[in-house]
Amino acid sequence: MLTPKQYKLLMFIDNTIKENGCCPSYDEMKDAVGIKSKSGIFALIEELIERDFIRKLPHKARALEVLKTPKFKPRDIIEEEKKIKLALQNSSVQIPLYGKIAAGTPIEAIAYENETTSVPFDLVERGEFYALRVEGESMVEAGIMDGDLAIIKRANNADNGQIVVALVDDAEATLKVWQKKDNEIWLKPCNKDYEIRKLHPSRVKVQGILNGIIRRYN
Amino acid sequence: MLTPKQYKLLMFIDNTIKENGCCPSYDEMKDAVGIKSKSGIFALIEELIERDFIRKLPHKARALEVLKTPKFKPRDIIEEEKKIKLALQNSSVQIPLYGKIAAGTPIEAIAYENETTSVPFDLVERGEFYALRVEGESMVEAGIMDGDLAIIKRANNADNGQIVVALVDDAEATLKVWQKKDNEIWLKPCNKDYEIRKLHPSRVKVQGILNGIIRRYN
DNA sequence: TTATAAAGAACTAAAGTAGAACATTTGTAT
DNA sequence: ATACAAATGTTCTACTTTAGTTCTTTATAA
Repeated sequence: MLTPKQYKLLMFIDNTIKENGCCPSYDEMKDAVGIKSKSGIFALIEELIERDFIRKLPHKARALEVLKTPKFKPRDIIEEEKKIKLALQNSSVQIPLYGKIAAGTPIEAIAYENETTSVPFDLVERGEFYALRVEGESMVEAGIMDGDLAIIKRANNADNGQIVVALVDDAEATLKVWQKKDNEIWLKPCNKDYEIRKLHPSRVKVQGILNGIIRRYN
Repeated sequence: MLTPKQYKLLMFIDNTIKENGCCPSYDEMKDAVGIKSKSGIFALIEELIERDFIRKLPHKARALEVLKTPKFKPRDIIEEEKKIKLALQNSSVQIPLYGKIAAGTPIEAIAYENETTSVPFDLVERGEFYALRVEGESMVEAGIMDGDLAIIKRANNADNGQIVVALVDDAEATLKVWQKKDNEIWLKPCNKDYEIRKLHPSRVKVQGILNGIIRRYN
């Protein structure tokens, strides 16, 4: 509807009239709006007139009239929206806790376990998430320890280098680094003592991508 | 009626006008809606005009006017709002986020930084907590990586083997394993490349005990 | 492939800036 | 009232920046 300068000028005029009772001159306006020539004010006012925000008596001094100002949202609505924004940034949500990963059971098989866990909201913004308890040492060099809670985003495929929940032979779910090489899928652990598994793509399915880790001490 | 992008754009325009009084530019819109080119905004606006949701003065800057907003919302917007509702219900615990650990600055010195972060309830049940961003590799073998968020419980002393925030010489805060040996305090890193620091008890103060780790991928 | 959508670059129009000159109105002194 | 000065509004030109439009290229999906 209005450009920032137009808006600023309109509000200045409106304010001045309401406060002082009389309309500011072009020179006063140019100082208030922060431009150095009256001609600019003239142009702005022409624009405002064209859009029916003000009216003027031509060639008369200080003869502007504000017809309308842009309508504002009630303050409490703005407050409400700020609250929601904050809540989105800072809240936690419940996501299902399915069970343990690297335990030899596909995730679907344990999906009935109806536990949930709460995680900060910004960890799980878009998409469907679930949590798994990490079991074993195969990812320790990536800072993923036995007992950690892995936050997983449901997905069917992954990019090379991402840490994924991979289901092998529809029987065994495991957390590994995903690497697609020609006609093989490599599931790479992050631990010198474990070996890379190289599998035919038909044997491996992505069930999710690692999105976060939560660990608890005591 | 409207596609999600169209709806999002329409609401953004409506909001901006109501909040700022002036219409956003195409560049501002493209950032808000999340597309990378103004031409996309142009197309969306043409669509919205065709459907009589907005009006524009062609070739004028910031000259859009919202005529109406839709009664029905696209499905994924509804999903989004459900998430918001859920997030509001699950409002979680706010704890202060002080800054970086192992950066050579005592925690009190950076306590004025008024950021907060949210953590799941069960991570911070009893006591006073704060969060620190981990910097450096000195604890990688304990699965604590550079960039992790460390949840710290405020405390003045610790048991052997606990990971603590230790303040050395009132000058340097660091995250290490705490070990009291006779008349010495050992601050043990969890990384072969780092050495154990052995200090006289008068030089070391416990500022908190590590209670949890939160890591985010992407 | 083909069709479609998004991104990007190039182009055009409008908005803003500045200074000066000019016109009109208003106030003041004669 | 008349003349003049001061204040204020208007017009013009030149230029810079910002914004809207159009077109081409690049991804993406069917």
